[in-house]
Amino acid sequence: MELVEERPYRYRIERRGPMRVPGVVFASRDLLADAEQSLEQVANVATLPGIVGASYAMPDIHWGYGFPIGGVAATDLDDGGVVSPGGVGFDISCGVRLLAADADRRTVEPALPAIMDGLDRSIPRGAGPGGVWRMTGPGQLERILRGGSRYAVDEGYGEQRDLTRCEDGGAVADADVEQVSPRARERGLGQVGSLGSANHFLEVQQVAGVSDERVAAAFGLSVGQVCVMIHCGSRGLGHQICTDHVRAMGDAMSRYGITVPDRQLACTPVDSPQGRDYLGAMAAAANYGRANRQLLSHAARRVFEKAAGVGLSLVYDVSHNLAKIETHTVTGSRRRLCVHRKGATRAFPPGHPDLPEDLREFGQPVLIPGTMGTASYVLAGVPGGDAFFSTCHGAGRVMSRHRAARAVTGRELRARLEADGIAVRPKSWRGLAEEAPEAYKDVSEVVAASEAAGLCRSVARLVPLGVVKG
DNA sequence: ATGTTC
Repeated sequence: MELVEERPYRYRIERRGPMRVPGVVFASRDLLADAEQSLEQVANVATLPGIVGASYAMPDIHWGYGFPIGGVAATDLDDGGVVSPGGVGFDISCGVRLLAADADRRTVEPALPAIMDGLDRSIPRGAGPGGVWRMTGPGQLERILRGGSRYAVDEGYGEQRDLTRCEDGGAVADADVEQVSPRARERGLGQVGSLGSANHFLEVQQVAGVSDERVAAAFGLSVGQVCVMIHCGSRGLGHQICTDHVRAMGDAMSRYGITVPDRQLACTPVDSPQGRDYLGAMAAAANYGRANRQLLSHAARRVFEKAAGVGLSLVYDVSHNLAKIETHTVTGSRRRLCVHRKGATRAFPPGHPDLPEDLREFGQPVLIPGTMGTASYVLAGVPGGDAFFSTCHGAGRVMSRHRAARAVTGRELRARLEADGIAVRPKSWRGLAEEAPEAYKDVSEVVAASEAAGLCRSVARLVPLGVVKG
């Protein structure tokens, strides 16, 4: 795949064959070392009906289902633009939430073992069922699917302020519960308030460094401060919704005269029954994901309160796997677009009307979960942000799960992390080994490339004190 | 990511 360097950290894949737009990849040559297959996916996405601007990829691009992970594609609703479940991925509304403690590391440190043991007991995780919330009636799941974090807060699992600091105020309005199949509901029923497995985690962190004092202060972050980061998604429910709707769209696509170079790019117009059905189901999964993170926050708050008398306030909650209907200026005119972000984080610029009032002048907080045992980052949206105001979402794997598990045992890894002063509470040794830091790219390189490409600005760097994993 | 292959 030939890349034309337009400027440092910005490469173009020229239009050819059925591509409707070029590809644009924000990265360094180093980060693209093994990206051949995923660059092919960037080119494939450029063929989608109604795509505007370019098929974009973030510095943490890697191979995904149909779309690359780290892909951003926007389609024009008024020009036959399509929606594709592959542009969101299986873990619909996977995202990150950051809570800031009203205490610094020195204050919290004596209570840290008790906090970690408390989290170990109260954070459900790993594959399969289990969640902090036991459903009390048949209508409760539907209320979660419609109300997201808002419903969890209304039921007493949080505070009103949590909602103003959550993307979309805690709930997407247009969830269509009817489009969530019985099987998806069944899978989701017993998993509300659970981390899941693989790269999902809950970490106790401390702010190790601040690169923008003014913005960090506005976000409520200062050096030494203790934080809790939660990275999880919509579990089996989102996975089942993706499966169901990829199938439905694959069957219907030919009726709209759409052909795609990869069947995993199944799509139909946003303004079609299948497109509307998917977006309605996807919104329900988005709300499930937010409620999931809200309930885990509540569980973490109880542990911190009991073990250390420390409170946690929400900095922000943002998803990196979602398609959203947004209005953007494209070649001078305002257009309604369906913006797919798959392993890419929305990063609204300072002054954007959808940001919480008290953060508006600083840009949207962007939360980047790092690899276990390494750093995580807080970034902010910048003016003129390319790729429809999007940036990276994390590190990205370089080693298969199998290879990682052969390279190190879970017990060895825990010993190594604990020697570095990081407490580890795994549910499975195998799962821990698969998440070894050496199996991932260096997240700091990804963040540096994103900033250098003009997609965001760096605000703070966080390092783990304790890791809770599936 | 995922009751890790309907």
